[in-house]
Amino acid sequence: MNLEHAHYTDEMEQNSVVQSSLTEAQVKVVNHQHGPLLVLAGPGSGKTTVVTKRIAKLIENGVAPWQILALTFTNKAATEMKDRVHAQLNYDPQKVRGLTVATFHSFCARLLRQWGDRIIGTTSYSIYDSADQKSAVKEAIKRCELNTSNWKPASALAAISNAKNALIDCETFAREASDFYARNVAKIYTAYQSILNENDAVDFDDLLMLTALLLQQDDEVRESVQERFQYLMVDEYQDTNHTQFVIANLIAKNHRNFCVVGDPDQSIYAWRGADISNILEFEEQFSDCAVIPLGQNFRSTQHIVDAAASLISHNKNRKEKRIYSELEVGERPVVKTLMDEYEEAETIVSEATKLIGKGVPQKEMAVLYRVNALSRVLEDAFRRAGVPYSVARGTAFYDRKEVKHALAYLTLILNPKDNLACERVINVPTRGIGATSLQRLKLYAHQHQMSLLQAALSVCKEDGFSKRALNAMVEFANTCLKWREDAHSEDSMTAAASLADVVERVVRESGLEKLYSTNPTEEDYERLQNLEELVSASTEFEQRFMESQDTPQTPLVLLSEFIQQVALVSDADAIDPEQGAVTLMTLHASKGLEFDFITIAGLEESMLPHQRAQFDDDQLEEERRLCFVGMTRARKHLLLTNAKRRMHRGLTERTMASRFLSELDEEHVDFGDVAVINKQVPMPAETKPSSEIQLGSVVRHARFGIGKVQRIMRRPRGSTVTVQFSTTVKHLVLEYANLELVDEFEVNDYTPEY
DNA sequence: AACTGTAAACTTTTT
DNA sequence: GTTTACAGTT
Repeated sequence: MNLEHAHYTDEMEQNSVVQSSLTEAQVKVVNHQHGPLLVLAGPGSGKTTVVTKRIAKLIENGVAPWQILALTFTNKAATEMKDRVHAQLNYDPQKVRGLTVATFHSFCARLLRQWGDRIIGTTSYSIYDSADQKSAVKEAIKRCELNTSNWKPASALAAISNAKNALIDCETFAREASDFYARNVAKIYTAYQSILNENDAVDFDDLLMLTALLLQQDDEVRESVQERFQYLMVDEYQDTNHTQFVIANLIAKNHRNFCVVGDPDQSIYAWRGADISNILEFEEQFSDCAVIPLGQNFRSTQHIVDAAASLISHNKNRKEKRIYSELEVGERPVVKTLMDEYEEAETIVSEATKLIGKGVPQKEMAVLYRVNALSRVLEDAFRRAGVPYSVARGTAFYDRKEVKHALAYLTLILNPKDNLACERVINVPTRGIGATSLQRLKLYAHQHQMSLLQAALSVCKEDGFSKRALNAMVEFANTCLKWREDAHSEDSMTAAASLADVVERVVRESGLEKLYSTNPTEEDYERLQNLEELVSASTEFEQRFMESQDTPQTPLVLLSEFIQQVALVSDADAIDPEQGAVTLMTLHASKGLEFDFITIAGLEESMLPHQRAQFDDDQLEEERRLCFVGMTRARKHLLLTNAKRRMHRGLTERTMASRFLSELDEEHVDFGDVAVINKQVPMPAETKPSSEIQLGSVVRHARFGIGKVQRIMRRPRGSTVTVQFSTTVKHLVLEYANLELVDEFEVNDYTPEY
């Protein structure tokens, strides 16, 4: 497992060779060493080169490396930046000692490992992933005695996450909640926090929020952090949220050596709380700051840059900014319209094959899409054609059942109060502690204010447990505690020698290994291999961690770092160019990367722009930026595809070409034989088809297919229609039926599969 | 207590 | 089309 691999180093070298001499603007950035600095870096503007040169120069000018903090968005970006600073300094270990390059989240996690007792109450906290969050919020809703059908975990969680991203803790939220909805969310939020608290756990957003609060409230911590990090740099600043802004500001506000780098046109995370005003208002926040725009693109050929520029110019809410390329004119981006997703996938694979034949390496190719669901058909096509591919799904490995179980055991070693982890594995492999026993145990633990693991040791027959369950619980708890003791132990006879020892031991002694190795099915065998892979991942982690440390660490510290790192992997981190495979990933995951050949698939209305963003101007502009980001990943070849029909939730639906295609400047794009792409903006929000439905209209329903409207009952609210479908007649409520108006002639030229 | 099969809910995007 | 939740069976 390459969790944190150095990526694209050879392209980067290549890039810096091309750019052996810096432009005037780039030189300005490198030479700006003190005071606030805003770098507006367009795509492919050599941002990473410039930023790493700037850091290297700071160090060569006598700034101690440990005084520099650079914050990035993904682990991958952090690793790459660190490697390139190392390279700039000729890999002299003395010159990079203590240099901190990290993601916001991992930086905060580390800070809380040090100071967490002042705000969480412990430094050995668990980090809850989205599955853990979901079960915690479910429990919270239950505790609030709210109706679970009205209060969906996902929406409550979204509200809580938004609050945390805006640095609103549950007390503040409760104080400010005015309406019914907000008051209930406040209740859930408060209950959710106390659940996390009971488990000594934090979620992703807490890592940021608690760090911000800690820096605000605790003078000693703030001063120590301010003192240490005299130089701060934040990458992808357009995608930071308010809480991150507060953290950065608290660190930098005295010395003001604060450099931010970003591009408002590449802001694609507003949906998760990113606040674009952070970058737009930086100049006002720091009135004496230098602003340096980097507009020249050194990555892509001219047609690609110009086509992308023509697309982004359609955003109204935007600061005009010229981007241009002085590389060769190059090929025009190609648009291809295919019949369905299968033909689309085949076309993409055959274009890739063609380019492979021309000598373009597979690792220089990527296929981008809006939603993960699109990967399946593409994967099938690549597999059938025998073209190696890899899907950027960093978390996929750690989401596997067996891996999650092993990790839960390991988490329990670090944090015996983590009841969620305990609950996950107390009966895996099955040891006779069923649903009833577990319920009883939870009740007991709750009544006696103790953790599940503690409770498992103190319950007895009188509490209503069977002898079998009782024995199993005691054995389970003792095993967990023994692991913990041994990992702690200073005694070299019993102490685990390494992290991998601990992991291996847990896999063996938990019974997971036995579970999958006694007369294994094919699936069991695969699970066993995954467990082995986890052991080797821990070995690999250990080696890399030791290299970066001066002093040896105890297995427990290593384990803690390992589990923390696992919790914070992202999809983009899984991209491993060494494998020589075509990369498949979401548009979001492609941020910051570059490839010779890029395909963006599924350029259709309701796909890109996505359905849920279609009717909101701000969200629509974010979709356009997302498309812009995708296009500007390409160095030399860019293919844009759409399918005339696509399967969605098991039903084949007709699609419309994305409006973004019609926004591309024809001069720079090859529309091939489909030059007749609908140039008009399709289906503006006002003319939703359902508002035009009348007697005799032909409509499509997601489930029942195509039908004819026979009767309409117009009411101010809840108009009903009677529709004759091919097999049935249905009475539907207009507002909820989601009927799509179909032109009759379209029905004829289109033969649906149902 | 553990397993097996069927119904329903569902998908943006992620640290 | 896929995953999860729940009910029913041994």
